[in-house]
Amino acid sequence: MKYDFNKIEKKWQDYWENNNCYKTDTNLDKPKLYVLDMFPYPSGEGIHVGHLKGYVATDIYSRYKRLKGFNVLHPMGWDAFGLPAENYAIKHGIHPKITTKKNIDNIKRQMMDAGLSYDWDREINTTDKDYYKWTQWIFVKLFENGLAYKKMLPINWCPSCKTGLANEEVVDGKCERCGTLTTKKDIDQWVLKITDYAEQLLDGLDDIDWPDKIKEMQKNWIGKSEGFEFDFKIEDKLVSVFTTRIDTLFGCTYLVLSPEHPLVDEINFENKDEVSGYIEKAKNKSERERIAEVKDKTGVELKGIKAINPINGKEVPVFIADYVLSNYGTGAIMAVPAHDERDYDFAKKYNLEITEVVKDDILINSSQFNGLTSEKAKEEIGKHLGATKKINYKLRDWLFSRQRYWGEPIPIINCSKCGPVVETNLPLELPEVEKYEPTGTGDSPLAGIESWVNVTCPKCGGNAKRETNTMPQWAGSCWYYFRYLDNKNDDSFVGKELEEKWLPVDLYVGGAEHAVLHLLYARFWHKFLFNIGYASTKEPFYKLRNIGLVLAYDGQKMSKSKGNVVSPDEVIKNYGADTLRIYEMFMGPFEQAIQWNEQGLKGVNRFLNKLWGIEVKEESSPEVVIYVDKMINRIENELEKMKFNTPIAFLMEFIDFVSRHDLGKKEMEKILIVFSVFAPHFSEELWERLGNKESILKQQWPNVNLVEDEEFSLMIQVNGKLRDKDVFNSNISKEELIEEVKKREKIKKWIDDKEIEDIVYVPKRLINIVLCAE
RNA sequence: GCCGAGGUGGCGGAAUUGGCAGACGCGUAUGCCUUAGGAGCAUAUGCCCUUGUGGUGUGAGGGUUCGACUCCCUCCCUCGGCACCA
Repeated sequence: MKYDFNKIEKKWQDYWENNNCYKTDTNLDKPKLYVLDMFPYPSGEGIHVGHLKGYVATDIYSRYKRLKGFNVLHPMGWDAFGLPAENYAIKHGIHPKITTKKNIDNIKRQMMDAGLSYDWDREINTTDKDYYKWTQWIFVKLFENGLAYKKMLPINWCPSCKTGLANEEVVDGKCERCGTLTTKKDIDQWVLKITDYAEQLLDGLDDIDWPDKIKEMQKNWIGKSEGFEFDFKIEDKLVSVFTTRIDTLFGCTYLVLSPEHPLVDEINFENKDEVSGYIEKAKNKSERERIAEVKDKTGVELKGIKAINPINGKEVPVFIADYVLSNYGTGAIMAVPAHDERDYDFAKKYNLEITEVVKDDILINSSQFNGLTSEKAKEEIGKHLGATKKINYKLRDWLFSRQRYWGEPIPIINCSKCGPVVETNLPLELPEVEKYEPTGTGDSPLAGIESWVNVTCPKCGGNAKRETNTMPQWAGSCWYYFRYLDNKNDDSFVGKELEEKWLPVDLYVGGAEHAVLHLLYARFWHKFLFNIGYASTKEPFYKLRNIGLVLAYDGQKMSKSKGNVVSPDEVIKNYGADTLRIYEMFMGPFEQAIQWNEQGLKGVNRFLNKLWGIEVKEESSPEVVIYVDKMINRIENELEKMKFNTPIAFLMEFIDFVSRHDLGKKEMEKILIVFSVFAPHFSEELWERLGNKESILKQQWPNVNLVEDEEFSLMIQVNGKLRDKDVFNSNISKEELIEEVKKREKIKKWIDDKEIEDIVYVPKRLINIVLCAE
């Protein structure tokens, strides 16, 4: 007996849409719950079953919470600026706006086909001028607060995308998008001072419920280290070094400067040619080569000069080596080969002195500091030298300009007299352009539109030029969760009251790949908006959960190029949306990566058909009444923990149970309300067939009556091994029970004539008779 | 190397947080039904043996406990992230 999912699903999707069933009134006087998916980039391929897995999970959670009486905000939108649409435009000459629109329509249809309960009135699109007006507005605020500045600096450059990239976008020396090896290039760039927020970004992690993995990744990325900064003397010059291990200063046997260190030009040494040769070579090394050479360190000594160790006046040789980075700390280090692996490798290679100064955490060979613990010695030596306490971060400022077309124009006018001046007339619209092709020169295609570029300076009225770089992909997603609250507001990026009522996002679900990209950037912008009074919470996303990948049938990641992508369209066509939804949840814990398996899909479909064909009587048998309430209670506990696989297993067990008992209308209705969060179309239909006029969405999560069981099943162990079990009446006393158990043939046999040492009794669960050891 | 997550049948995974290991699903086997089955239904299904009131079993080894997949120690392996950040 199969159900006609095609017909049913269409029927109810139309019903929900026509009756505005998923509209959220943000002003209702009910507890609020903001459940958010990471919004997708509207790609031409549409979404695959992997994306849908996350959307289904939040959909189930939202539906469950609505039934529990929460006012749930569950919106969706489009992160639509980005390279694929632009590359498509370059190839085919079709404006990204057009392809983007087409892709959005398609994905939106896919989402509706899957029965996702989004409030589409709140839909946003980062490429709408009414949206990016506010992205630009926030940029202006950053600029006005000194957090956006322009600087000529060597940046990561992707020769294929012909644009600069942020540190976070370079993975393994390669462009995060296209995999091309990046190079360095000097370009005048807009940079956001995320480093000013390093400490706040670190602190905030303590207050949010995020996976440890993501928190740790952000911590490592920010990379805080506390230490001291102080000077070594070389001739009449001072060289500042940073160290976290000032306690090992007596073990410093040489000094290393980075190849870019300015001091190299200021001091005289013998082997000038050799040194400049080395520096030149180091400069030309690609990111790749540097990474590959980690094991084999190179360097060159500055012959004829020495540095003086300030703690003991000892003369040590000075090296230039590219294992010391110019953009971290002071670009110079004291090398302690005995206590630093990198220094050790280098010292071994160049045959340098290695002096041990800490043993078992106690200082040795360190003159008056001998005998101190490392911890204490740091303090004492620091004080003795008058060294400055210093905190360094690995985090770098965020490179914010891109030399591409399809992004938010940076609302700045460059005036030769006044410098950068803010464009006040927002939105600054992205103009039409003839050629989308990036120029490769560091200008974006916008630079070619003279009428747009040449303007008068709003300050002095002189000739000025617009900024032609655009913002990166990540800009629009840094604040979109505000906009859903108030997406039609023309006066403000969000209404104050709504913002205060609805933030933070209670549950945020998406992939882990955004750990140090979107999730870090968005926290930065949010904290900035908090600091200038536009946000009322310190963090944007209170609870974060990551979806595990849906791997293809072959165990590999789904990708278009491998041809192993499963589209929800074909699954829905063959099995229906409810089967797809349930299968995606039943696969396993949703935070885990699991392989797609068509057989599993069939199993779920079989289950739905069984439930469809179940016979509903007038009255349930008493054990069914108890069973149903117990099960609903268990399902509720699992949903609270965001476990979606086990509730489905419970429902499958239930089918087996009622095949031996009578299921009445009342219990079936309870089950359907619960089941509607997983399979909304299916449940609406059966709900209606039971004679209900009002949509199942309007119902409440069933109240359950949990009764004490009259009987319980007891495990009987002897010496911790299960030897027997039986069912007893709940009223039985411990003493009676023990007497009863001892009399049992099976147990007597094991006790034999041995002496009983102890009897462990766990009420209503187990009895363990412990015998004396022989 | 460092950080994080994990290791349970042929496979995906359960286990009320220290109390019946393997729920549920897939697969497989046998049977029923069928003109037919890549449909449906029923039963069985961790491994071992001498088939029992048996032994053994959650990556390996040790420990705590009446009792350990669960807690502690040592080690191995897999996946994800970072990687010369002093």
